[in-house]
Amino acid sequence: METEVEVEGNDEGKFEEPGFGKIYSSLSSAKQLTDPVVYKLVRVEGDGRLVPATDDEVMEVKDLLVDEKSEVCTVADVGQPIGCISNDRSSPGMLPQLESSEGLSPSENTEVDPDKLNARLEETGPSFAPSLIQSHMHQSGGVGECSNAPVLTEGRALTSTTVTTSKPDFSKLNGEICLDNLSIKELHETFKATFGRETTVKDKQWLKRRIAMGLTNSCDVSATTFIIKDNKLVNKGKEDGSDNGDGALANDPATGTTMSGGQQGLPISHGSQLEDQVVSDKRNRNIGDNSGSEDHHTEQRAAKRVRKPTKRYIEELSEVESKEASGKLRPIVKNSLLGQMSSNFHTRSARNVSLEGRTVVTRLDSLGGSGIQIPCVSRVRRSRPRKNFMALLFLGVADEDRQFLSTGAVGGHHKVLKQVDSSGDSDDNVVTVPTSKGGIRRKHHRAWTLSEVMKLVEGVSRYGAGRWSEIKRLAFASYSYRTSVDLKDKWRNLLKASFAQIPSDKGVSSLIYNYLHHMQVIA
DNA sequence: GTTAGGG
DNA sequence: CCCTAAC
Repeated sequence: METEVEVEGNDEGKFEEPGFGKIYSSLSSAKQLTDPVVYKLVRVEGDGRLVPATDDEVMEVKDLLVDEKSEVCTVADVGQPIGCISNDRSSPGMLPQLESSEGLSPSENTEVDPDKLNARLEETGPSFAPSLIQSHMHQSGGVGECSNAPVLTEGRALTSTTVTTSKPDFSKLNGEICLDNLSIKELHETFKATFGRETTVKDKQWLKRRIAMGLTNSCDVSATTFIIKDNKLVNKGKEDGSDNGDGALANDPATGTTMSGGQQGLPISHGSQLEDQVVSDKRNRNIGDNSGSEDHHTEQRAAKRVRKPTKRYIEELSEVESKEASGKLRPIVKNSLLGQMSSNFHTRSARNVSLEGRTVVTRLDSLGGSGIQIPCVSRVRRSRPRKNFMALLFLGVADEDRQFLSTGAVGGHHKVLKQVDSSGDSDDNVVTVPTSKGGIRRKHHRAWTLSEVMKLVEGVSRYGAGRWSEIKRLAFASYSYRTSVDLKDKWRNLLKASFAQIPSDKGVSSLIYNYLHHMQVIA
């Protein structure tokens, strides 16, 4: 079976704008999760010609597709491979207006719906600052650096093309590995051992991150020291102080009760909770032999038992990502924290509490690393979680992910990745009931979700309180059921709640207060 | 059409 | 959320 994610021109075979071509996919035939997805990527020259992207470019874009909730769009910079990255962690306040360089809405232009790509990298730090995108791309995928990277040339499975080493060789990984101390060459070897293929990327940071992700099979790149024993990751150190900054979490993941002040830029993963599960999966795949390894799995699982992400968690995460991904990029804001805050929220735990006599499921999310935890009401889950991070990282999307994808186009090409699941937040079937006065009123209240609140707060911080229609239009475009009045009302309630019980360290109000204060939307 | 504020 | 006055 072959699944292709192709990058091609439009019907005329040309793009109007130079840059990376659109990403199309024909995810029509992948039957199994293991089916590889082949990406074909072209770069669009200034004259509209399509030039095959170098392997590293391709890989970079692929990574962006999978890792980042990114969008690759055409940009008017001749011959320059640039990813237009809509990264909700760094975009607000960090990315300038890249969004509408071609009059094509990125969401239309690039139908890779990254929202449902649960697994993603925590790409924090400067590498995705706008001015650095280019260098980042060049650095890691510069033209002329291409080699035999085993990716996508002829639309064949990448495992069967020019790969020189098709299987990871974990035997080369043994003992303690401190990525920080490795040279580029050693990193390359480690990379090869981890992923079974070579790379020419010379970006140490990139390599370290990639390897870290590969080893943990998560997007957790916080660790750079790993201990490999018998082809298994038995331990990973957390010694990388430079990345973590001062961000030592005072938060006990098991209780999720503590708050910490500053973990901005902390490249934590959402996937850490998945780690246990996916590591096993990865071993299965990478060792290439499923037999006889079950025992190790269970051992390992017992050694480090991590709670699997709740359905609630997954749903919320994907929702936030989807909404924020569709949001506009914000111009520079006063504090760079904003962007990171709104984007970096991590679930610490979930627990049930009784609030105002009503039981709600609170996810004690650390909002944007502010450590502020906000409760939110449980809802039904609307999408299935993505199971395996690494499968996506290098194999692309397959199987169950296809439920999020539609192959809407005719012919074999120009099919676009699209979110099929239109239920959930985008369902506008608001039940209304006629009122006595002849008017109508909505029948059901719709609980505000964490992500909605965050979006509202961010909208206020961006456009200012009172500009509700603006916020509605720009930040809540996809929330058809939220009117500007709703936003206003919610904001009023938030303020009321936040001041109801000023910083007393107890109660939800202080949490809201702290959050709003942190977002600099209240004094 | 929006916004602010009371219900 | 609704309603309405006041932009």
